[in-house]
Amino acid sequence: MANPLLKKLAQMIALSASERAAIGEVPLRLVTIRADQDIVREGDRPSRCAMIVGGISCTAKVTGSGRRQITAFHIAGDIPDLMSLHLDQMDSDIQTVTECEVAFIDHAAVRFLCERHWRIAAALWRSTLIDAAIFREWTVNVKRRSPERLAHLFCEVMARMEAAGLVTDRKCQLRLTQGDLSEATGMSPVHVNRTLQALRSGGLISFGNGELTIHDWEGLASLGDFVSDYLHLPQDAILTRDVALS
Amino acid sequence: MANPLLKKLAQMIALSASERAAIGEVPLRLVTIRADQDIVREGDRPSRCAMIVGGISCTAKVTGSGRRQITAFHIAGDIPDLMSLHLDQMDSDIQTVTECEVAFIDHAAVRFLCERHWRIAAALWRSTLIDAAIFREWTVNVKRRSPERLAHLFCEVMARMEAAGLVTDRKCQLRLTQGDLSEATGMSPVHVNRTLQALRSGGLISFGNGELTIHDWEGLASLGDFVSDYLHLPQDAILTRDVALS
DNA sequence: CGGCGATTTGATAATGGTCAAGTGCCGTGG
DNA sequence: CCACGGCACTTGACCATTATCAAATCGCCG
Repeated sequence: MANPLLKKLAQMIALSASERAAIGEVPLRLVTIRADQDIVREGDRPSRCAMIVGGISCTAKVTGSGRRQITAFHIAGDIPDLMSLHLDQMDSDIQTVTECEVAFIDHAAVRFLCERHWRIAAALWRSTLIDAAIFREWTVNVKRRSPERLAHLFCEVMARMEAAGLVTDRKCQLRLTQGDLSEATGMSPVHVNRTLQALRSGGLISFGNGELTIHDWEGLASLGDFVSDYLHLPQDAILTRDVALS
Repeated sequence: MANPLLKKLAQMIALSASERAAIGEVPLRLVTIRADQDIVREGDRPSRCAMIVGGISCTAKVTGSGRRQITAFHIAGDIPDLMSLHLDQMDSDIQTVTECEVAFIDHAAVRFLCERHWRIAAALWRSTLIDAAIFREWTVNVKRRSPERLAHLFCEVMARMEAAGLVTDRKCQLRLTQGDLSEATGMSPVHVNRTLQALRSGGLISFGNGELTIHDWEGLASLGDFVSDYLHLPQDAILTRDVALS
């Protein structure tokens, strides 16, 4: 199962032999992209999608006043620009945050797959709906007080990382700067720093050196008012997380 | 063309005769729902979708502290709970804001249609992607200063209303209370009031008695940093708006 | 007329932004 | 080996935006 597309779809639905075969024939182009590069830019009309295989990328917009606003983070298995399959033009930038390994897949191949296999289309559609659910949650989250906001963000990232199998001992690689966090939460960098210190001294988390550790999942989740329903994770992933984290 | 589903899909793609016929056979149930009622609740597992035919509804979440946060408004033609087709469980409430006319469509019928007609599936998928784009924009918008936020919201609503043919003379029905606006923007009701006064006295808008009028589209859009790209409106709708509004 | 919800206004307080300066940690180059 | 430069992080002081509390007004419907 070296094929990342096969891996992702197999996680989402039980694949038949013919579906596996069809997915196996989709040509992928694997590329490594270094940190802080654009994968796709606002206004682009791409003819392919990018699946993140490793590293962290983000969706961002630049406001009229020039400030960058991150609206989502993406980890392994995500296809951050799947929307380009149906929308004429990108309305956001997709950028690497850390160095990323990316698999490019032509739109034509995805369309071919979807037209012939309704269940695959439904699975991909579903994944875009989950993205939308996460955007909704961010809209809610952004209006919270600052410690709550950061706590919620950390819970979300950890839960998704865990579902992707990237967490051991409540710890995961998360090479984000405080500047990145400030662009994602809408807080000033200075205030991110102070809020992080509060979370740390409360014994909730460790964050630094490219790693996030959650010491008190219950406490962090209740502070951030985090309920994982909106991530629509498979039931078994949630169970695993509860065992692993609490 | 009394069939609202046919009308919506015809606006999105050029329909073939067989597609028209298939859509025409989808059973719809038209219902009138009075203001401030739930259409679907968080946690529900609906077996049907709701298309708004008239009135205004919203997507909302209730935070742990009990505050309601509106994440989207819906107007005629929107299917706010289309996500329920693929997600196990609703992660938000869908509620009427004004009295609404709603067409209920069984999931089974939509699936039947999508499985047989890839272009219809793609059109509906596309509409969920536009919803996601709007959520992204709200995430960005929510972090702006208050006059900017309200200006942006008004621009968005007006642009979508215009595309739906609900605007005459830069004016549309918008029976929202200041409380609704505060729940949508995350501002306090008091501050919404003061910000509205600023917009009014700046000659940008009139708002009250269930009507919104934009007197200075250019000014409002530039104040709110509004660029309509993210709405992915059909090109002709944009042209119409520019003529009508500027 | 009474009452209720929506809107308006005023005064006060706090969250969080901004400015400014300083610290610590590398990797580079002399 | 050490000095330098850059970048992320940290800290302190001040101030603007906006929330909160409280009360008054308005309009509408029964």
